[in-house]
Amino acid sequence: MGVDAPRAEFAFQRKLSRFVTLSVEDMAILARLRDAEIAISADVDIVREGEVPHSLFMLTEGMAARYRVLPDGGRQILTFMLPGDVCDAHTAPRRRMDHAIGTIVASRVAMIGRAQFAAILARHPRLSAGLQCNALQEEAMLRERIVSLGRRDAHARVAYLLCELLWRFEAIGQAAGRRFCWPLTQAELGDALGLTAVYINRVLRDFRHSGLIAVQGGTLCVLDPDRLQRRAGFSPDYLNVGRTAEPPVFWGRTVRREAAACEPGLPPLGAVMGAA
Amino acid sequence: MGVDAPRAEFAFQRKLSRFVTLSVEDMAILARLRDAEIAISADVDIVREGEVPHSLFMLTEGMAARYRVLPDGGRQILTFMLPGDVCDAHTAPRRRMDHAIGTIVASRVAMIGRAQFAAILARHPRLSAGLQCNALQEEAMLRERIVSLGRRDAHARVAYLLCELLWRFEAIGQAAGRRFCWPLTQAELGDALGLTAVYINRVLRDFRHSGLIAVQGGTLCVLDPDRLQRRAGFSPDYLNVGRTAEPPVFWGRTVRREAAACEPGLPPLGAVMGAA
DNA sequence: CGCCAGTTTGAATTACATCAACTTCCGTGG
DNA sequence: CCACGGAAGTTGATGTAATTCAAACTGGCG
Repeated sequence: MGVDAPRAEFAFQRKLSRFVTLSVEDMAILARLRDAEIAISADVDIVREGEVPHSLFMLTEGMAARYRVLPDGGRQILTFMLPGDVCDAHTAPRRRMDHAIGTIVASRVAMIGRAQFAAILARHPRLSAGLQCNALQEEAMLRERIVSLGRRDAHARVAYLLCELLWRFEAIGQAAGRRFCWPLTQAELGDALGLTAVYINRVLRDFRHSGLIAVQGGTLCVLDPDRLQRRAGFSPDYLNVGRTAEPPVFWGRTVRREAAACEPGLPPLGAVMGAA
Repeated sequence: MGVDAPRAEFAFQRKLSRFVTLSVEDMAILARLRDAEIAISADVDIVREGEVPHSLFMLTEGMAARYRVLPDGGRQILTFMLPGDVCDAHTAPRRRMDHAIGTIVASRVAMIGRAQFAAILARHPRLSAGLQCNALQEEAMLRERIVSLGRRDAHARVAYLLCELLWRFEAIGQAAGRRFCWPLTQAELGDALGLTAVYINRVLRDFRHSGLIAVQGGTLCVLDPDRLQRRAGFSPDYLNVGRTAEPPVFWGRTVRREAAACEPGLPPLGAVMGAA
């Protein structure tokens, strides 16, 4: 069960590090979350709609999706979950889920008790601050999705999603060479973008033929990020990312200043996406 | 300036009352928020995109919309703001807005300093809990919008928005007789639902002709809520509404039990929408 | 091998957009 | 009082992006 080799920084740590400066202790606490990790195979629901989740989950490896099934059998994927994403930190306990979360590929999930989670947040303001930033970013992504579905055509929607994924994989250090894990079926893509699988297929073909992307064996490589961004109308600015200049005010409590110190070290945000 | 007559329960109080039981003191605190109220005429931005808001706003009368303008000049309305909605309680301070907020009709807005707001939350756990519930509900509405734009056709989208608005106006006690304030132009509706004004027009005509709704002089009346709901695939369950059975855990702090006591008084949720 | 899930391509269909009148409404001013 | 102007609502004709249906092709796997 335990992790035998001392793992390198894992996704969640990396992600939070973009928002706040984590101490060695913070890092250790996060690392310990992985102790209660379990493996889940592909196409399995982690949480079902209507259920009242009794604990929190964090995806540590693989990919999952939040989705809703409509009366007519159709399905809408709300967001894709990547390693380091927490299932429902923002859902109050004792509340029924209004959507399900299911794996897309075989994944690993760390289970975190609510009490334990609350205790960690209470004692570690930096982590708390980081998580708040993270929640804000997730909400920004929801808004972006609305813009996509409402006002972008099929090509721009796909392009945008690709940009978003690349950007998110970069944030967790899993997009070396603009190449990232690509386990999505075209049907799943369609369900996320409000399009049909066949049309997704044609859009992807166009992108391949025009040299924007290359797909092979479960990985996607973005060949021309600039052109892809332009096609998408993507700007990393819209995804709330930067460190907050001032520590956020929480529900009733201000977090210490140190949590949000500015620090070099990480490359400027969107460095890969932005560069020529 | 000042409110001369002792106002009845106002929108914000009513809304929070659906989530938590407010004490007389809580009510008084909320009422005092209206002291710093200002009037804003129609089609004016309260907050602009890119701006860093220095204080919070609460809409007390009228209607507003969060929106984004795209490079091609198109506009996407993310959500409509009704009386009692708070502008950006969930946006961390010192963070640039990724969307604008503008009035739709002449409105009134109460300005709340961040420090003052934080102080209130810190000292009044019930209000804090209510606001958290409110934030969850807003996020649920964002998800619903995604489902609408992704998987519903034009008729269902419009029907759904009407259901949502009726439901929200009920929650603030402003939908007597299933009749509510309707200042939206068809262009604005289109911008919210990813459709064109002309098509919105045709959909509304269909709804009027089939006896679902009636519009006259700035108010809309839902004649047949059942049929409208069916057309929309709407279920009030999806909008997180019920009181939490247990007090929510906040970022690091648990709120006292009393805040979430169950209380009769308000009609069962969705009573109007659900009844035959 | 044969099977199944996913991908790919084609042709017909449709739900919506676009363009362009024309109307209705309302405020404003002569 | 009616004339005017502008903004929103309404309707028709036409265009198109994306759906739908259908069939062939691919690759992994028992």
